[in-house]
Amino acid sequence: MSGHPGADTGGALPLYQEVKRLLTQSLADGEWQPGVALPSEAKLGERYRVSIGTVRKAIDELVAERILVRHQGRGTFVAGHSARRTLFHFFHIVPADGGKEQPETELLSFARAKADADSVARLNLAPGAPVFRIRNLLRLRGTPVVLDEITLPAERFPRLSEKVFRERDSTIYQLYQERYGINVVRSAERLSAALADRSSAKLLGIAAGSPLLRIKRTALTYHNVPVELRTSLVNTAAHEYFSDLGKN
Amino acid sequence: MSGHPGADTGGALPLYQEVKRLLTQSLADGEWQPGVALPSEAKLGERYRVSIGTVRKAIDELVAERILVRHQGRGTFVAGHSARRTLFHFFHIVPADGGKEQPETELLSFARAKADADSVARLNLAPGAPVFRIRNLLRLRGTPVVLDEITLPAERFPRLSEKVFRERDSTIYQLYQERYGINVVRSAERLSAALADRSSAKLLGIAAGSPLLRIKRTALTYHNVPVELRTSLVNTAAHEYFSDLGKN
DNA sequence: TAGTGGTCTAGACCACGTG
DNA sequence: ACGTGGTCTAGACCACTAC
Repeated sequence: MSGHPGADTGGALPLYQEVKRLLTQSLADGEWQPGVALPSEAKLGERYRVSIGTVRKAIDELVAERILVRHQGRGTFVAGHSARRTLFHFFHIVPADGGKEQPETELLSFARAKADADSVARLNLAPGAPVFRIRNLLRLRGTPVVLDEITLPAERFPRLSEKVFRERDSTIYQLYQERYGINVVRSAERLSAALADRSSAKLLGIAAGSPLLRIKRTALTYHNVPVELRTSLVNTAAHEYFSDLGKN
Repeated sequence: MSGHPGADTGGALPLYQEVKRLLTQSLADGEWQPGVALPSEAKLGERYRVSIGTVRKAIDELVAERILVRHQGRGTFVAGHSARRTLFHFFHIVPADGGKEQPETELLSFARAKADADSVARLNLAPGAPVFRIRNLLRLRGTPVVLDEITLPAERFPRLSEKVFRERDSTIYQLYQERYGINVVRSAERLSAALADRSSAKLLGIAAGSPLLRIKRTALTYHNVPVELRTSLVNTAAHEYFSDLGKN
């Protein structure tokens, strides 16, 4: 044997996949917090007893999934939730003509409730598990455009209160991250069309019966664990949902 | 100098990016047709005078963009438009409960027209350029669900006729590919909500004023050149738009 | 058996960021 | 000057496919 290229294939999984798994596990365990640098590639190679090339291939995939960010000359960092990141990767509503803008959020209501059947299924909860139900109104350039209803499993958000939620000085995902150590890394969305009921119409400043875009989002953390449900109603009279993502 | 690692950096662009560009150009020029194998990585390395590793890195990106497909032991192939590929990568409507199904297409109308302002802008056409305007009704399990209006630049589809379009025995993107050598490699979509007008409602078998999901798609070929516009109206009473894509 | 892509290693040099 | 990631090369062996 010359190095040990191709050694130990009995494990079935490619080495770099195993390294990726170990890295993801350390991330999920909070060993490296968002915003801080991981050990250098050389160090990681020593730690896992693999060559730098193998570490790089593992990191390549985590970078492609936007879980890590590389900065030449500085290091490799855990992706954190800046306002910018939320805007670019999780907020898909844009003016029909112009470019992206930061929305302003107004808290409408905050309540405890029991999970309904849909929440139970999508959040892997026990029937009747306690959840938080939060409603927000989002404005773009002062105009109300989006009505959000957020469902959170109470178990994962201990001592969350309306006061905490209202007085946060950051985005919602930053709150999850900083206060609960929950890092939302991707989301899955399903869209449909609906008609505005009276109360939604009033909040959005439109006529009841107007067409609305309904977005059902599941937000996921490491290992694709769901941590938040969100149903958005969007007035698309002057805005659109942008299914960007480079790749089809 | 030992090999020529890092040689010739005057060109500013990384070597593998240059190789990627050359590969994409050959694809756009039709040197390799969809479905056929490219030369082996070793051959490509000789052709471009780079190491196999550099070729692999270029191909890696084209594979990530779903432009090429690798098959271990067989070779690297140009992605072609099977019915399956269209279904998985370009058709995003799924039953609210179940999994993906192949839609059946019914041609409603086929006409020549002059490009409107929107088409001119999105297809980079000259004002008043001739286009084809095609309308289709798509059914899922026999139920009409989607109403499509397709706009094609006539220049790129010479001698296209209703007969050709109607008598194709494949998907629409396969027709573009086989008859016109146009390979749609990705699409960009913008979604909004609308109300069904009388004629749409009739075709979809719903009441006028029902909410519909409107999808405006631009289909692109190599080098991000737009080749087709498509506006879809979707009855989302029992179906949803799935914004999949793995990565957020 | 031969050829292809897939994995893994090792090491050189470049470009960038910080002190 | 030093450490980091970025690029590029070279070569070994594995896994799969076709003949």
